[in-house]
Amino acid sequence: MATLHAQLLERLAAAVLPHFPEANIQLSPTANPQFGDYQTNVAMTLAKAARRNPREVAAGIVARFVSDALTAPPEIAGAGFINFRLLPEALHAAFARLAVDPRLGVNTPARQKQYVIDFSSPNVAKPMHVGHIRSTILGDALARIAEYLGHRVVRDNHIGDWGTQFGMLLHGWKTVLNRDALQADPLAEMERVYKLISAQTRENPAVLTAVRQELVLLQNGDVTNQALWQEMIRLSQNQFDTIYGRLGVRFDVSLGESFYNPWLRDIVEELRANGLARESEGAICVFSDHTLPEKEDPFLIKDENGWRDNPALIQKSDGAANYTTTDLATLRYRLDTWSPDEIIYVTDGRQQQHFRQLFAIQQRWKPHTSVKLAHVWFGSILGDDGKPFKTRSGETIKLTDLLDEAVERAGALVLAKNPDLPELEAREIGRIIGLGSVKYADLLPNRQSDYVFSWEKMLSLQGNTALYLQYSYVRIRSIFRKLEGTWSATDSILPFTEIAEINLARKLLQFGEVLPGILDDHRPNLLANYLYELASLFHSFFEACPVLKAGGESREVRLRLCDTTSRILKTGLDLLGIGVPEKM
RNA sequence: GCGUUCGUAGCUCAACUGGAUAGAGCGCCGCCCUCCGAAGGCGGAGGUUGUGGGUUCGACCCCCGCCGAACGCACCA
Repeated sequence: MATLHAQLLERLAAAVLPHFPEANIQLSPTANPQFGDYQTNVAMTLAKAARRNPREVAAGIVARFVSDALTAPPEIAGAGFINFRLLPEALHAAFARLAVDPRLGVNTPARQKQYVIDFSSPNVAKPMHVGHIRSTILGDALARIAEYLGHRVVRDNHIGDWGTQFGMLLHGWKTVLNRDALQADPLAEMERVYKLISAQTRENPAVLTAVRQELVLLQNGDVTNQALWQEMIRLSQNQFDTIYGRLGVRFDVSLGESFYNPWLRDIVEELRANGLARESEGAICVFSDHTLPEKEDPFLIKDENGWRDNPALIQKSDGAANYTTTDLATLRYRLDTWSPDEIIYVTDGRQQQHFRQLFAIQQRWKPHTSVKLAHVWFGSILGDDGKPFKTRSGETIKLTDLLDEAVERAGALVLAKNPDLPELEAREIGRIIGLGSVKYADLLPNRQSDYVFSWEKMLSLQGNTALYLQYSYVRIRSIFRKLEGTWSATDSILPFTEIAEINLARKLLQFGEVLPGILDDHRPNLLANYLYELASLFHSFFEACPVLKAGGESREVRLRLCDTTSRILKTGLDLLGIGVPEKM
């Protein structure tokens, strides 16, 4: 079923393209209802290119436009906008179709794509903290949206299970480990050990030597160290799985960095053989090939003497590989295994240069591989005071504690509002809205903004929060509980009588229109915005239009509006990884 | 110093990527439960979008210069 937007766009294209084959036609919902339902600025952009009067161009388009029972004749306004007003009959018919559409107006894609989404990526032996929540929740939401749109998705957790920190951990494990503490909270104890040894290495060169020896032993396959390392991974994975279980996040593969170790040497050799990489100061590096403008070249950097090299290291002077090498091996593995159309990396913004270099190396290495590589980055975490949230200071808030607190606060609130509710039920509702609040607060801001962490904001249950959306859903469910007998929508066409009904219906019809763009731009916050606006329009409708007490066709129309709203709210929240209770 | 990302209401953030009168939440001031859930709704105050230029029918958005912030700038990931 074509959306109203798609139908309108088709008619518009028929009026524009014969005269302007190169036109890039954009049709967007109007911000202000006084201008109708949809608008296009195509006449103005065309007029600019052709040096013609925009209103004349618009007049020509309008004259050729065949509205065909969909809209009133389009109107030209302002500098050359063309505004379209849907005919009530068209809106009624579109809504009647939507009300019985199990896909909620979301079309299956012209071509099904394969995505690989790399997100969360915690480190072994470190507790997950608030910093991990953005990657985890953003990645999960993108994966859910892609799947709902009909694409295939591989969710890949690239776990940090390799690197120099294991020298410290192994030395600490053998010298300062507290077994009881390890049993009680493995990650907390491993973190303590790591910090302790890290401090010791700075003061005592002998410790540094010991740490290096442990690392060499591990890398050379020493049985004892390998076993301890495996144990650290196992203990860490247990706690990761607990958190993912609570968050409702799942992965298709969890391949740690160590998985790619066998290929690292080959990668370096291949890049050297291709002439992509060469030795410099003992390290193996990729330098600029000077095919890009200097400003866009990730392998160049400007200083007071002009442009100089900013190479990507793929092998350190001590012969060891680094993260660029691992990422290249990972990239190759993913391409070979899944042949993805797009790989999405969800990490914080500090890695922008790294990914720019990585993507550029891939482009030079395999120029004929048509994969889209996207670095979906997000801002860093700030404390309440607006200063950077330092992990070293020991003030990191652990993710587990955050979730506990959110669920506890929400549960207390539910009980306060509904003293008669059985405690078990109140706790379950608290779990749903507590976790939902944390996720929603995290998804709502533009992901590139810095993240100001605050309990107040994160756990606020008023205003634009998950709870507001969940409350809309609960209100609707309450109506259907009171409705006697079963009810289901039919596709008969019925009229709207109130402006609140029309506003709500128009918003509902936009669900299928906005979703694909949200995936393309990797911006789940736009879905959060959409759902908030939908809930807001529903609340207005709810105040203005009695449902069960309405008679005849009005009652049927309003039941359909309620039902469709609840389905889109539930589905939309699910795409953000947020659940809905039936009561609260 | 150079690069990246930013600077929007008292605070926290949006703004469909160049479109019409810059919108929400929190906080503040008023109203609305004899009516489907008031965890809600309706209304009000609050803005020279850091600043100075430029580009054009039109700029929070693009270009240039300042001021300020965070992050990054080859052997950590």
